[in-house]
Amino acid sequence: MQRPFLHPAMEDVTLESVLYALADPARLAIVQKLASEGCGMNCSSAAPAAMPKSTQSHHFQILREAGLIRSERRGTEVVNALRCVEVEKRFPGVVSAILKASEKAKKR
Amino acid sequence: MQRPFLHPAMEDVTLESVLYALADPARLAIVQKLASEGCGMNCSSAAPAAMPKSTQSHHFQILREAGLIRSERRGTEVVNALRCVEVEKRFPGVVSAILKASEKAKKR
DNA sequence: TCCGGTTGTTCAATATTATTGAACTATTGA
DNA sequence: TCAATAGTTCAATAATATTGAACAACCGGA
Repeated sequence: MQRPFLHPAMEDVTLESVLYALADPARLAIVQKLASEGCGMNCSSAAPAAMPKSTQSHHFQILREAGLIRSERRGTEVVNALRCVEVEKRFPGVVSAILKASEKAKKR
Repeated sequence: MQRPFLHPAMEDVTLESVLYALADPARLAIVQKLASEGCGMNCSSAAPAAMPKSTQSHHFQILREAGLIRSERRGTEVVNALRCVEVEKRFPGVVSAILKASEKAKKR
């Protein structure tokens, strides 16, 4: 049996861990993709193309432990979804402003 | 002669560099302090107590290069100030939301 | 039920970054 | 000119990140 995913309670999530998670370009891109799709996605689809699987796995773990995503095993794959509402309630405006800015930046 | 400080034009500042700069606890604390004072502060005052000078210097450089602060030599010291208005215009809501959240977090 | 394909994890080696002591520069005030 | 103050630079070391390789779990089909 594989280790189950651990999701921190939102009250235990720190601003620092959230910023740390989002400060990495690859992870920001993952979060952006998850936000743009609106629904859950598996790791390979959400991660930037050509990223090694072990690196993907690592980044998703960081995002999970930062409280930004929720991951669930579905057969061979893992479905990841943003914890938008919860995060927004805990740190109002933070992630939404970052996503908005990053969307705008992409279009430049 | 010492190298002059280089401040990026705000249009060249990237969201990633801003997030990277703010993701470090020491740097976030510096930015918080600068924000709370409202006016410029020298490095030693704005940095967390007991931080080695070489480390301070490094962190201020990161903040400067990320476009978050402006530094100016005044005699033997360097006066640092947030580039609030400019940053807010470039990435609306981002830094302000982070500072608000970090203020709240401190009070817990 | 066994096998091959798919998806992701883990571990350990390597590569990249961060931290810091020590030596140094620049400025000021006595 | 000298000592004190404030910060910078550099190089060594410490801490993190990345990734290949081996592995585990699950699925669908023969």
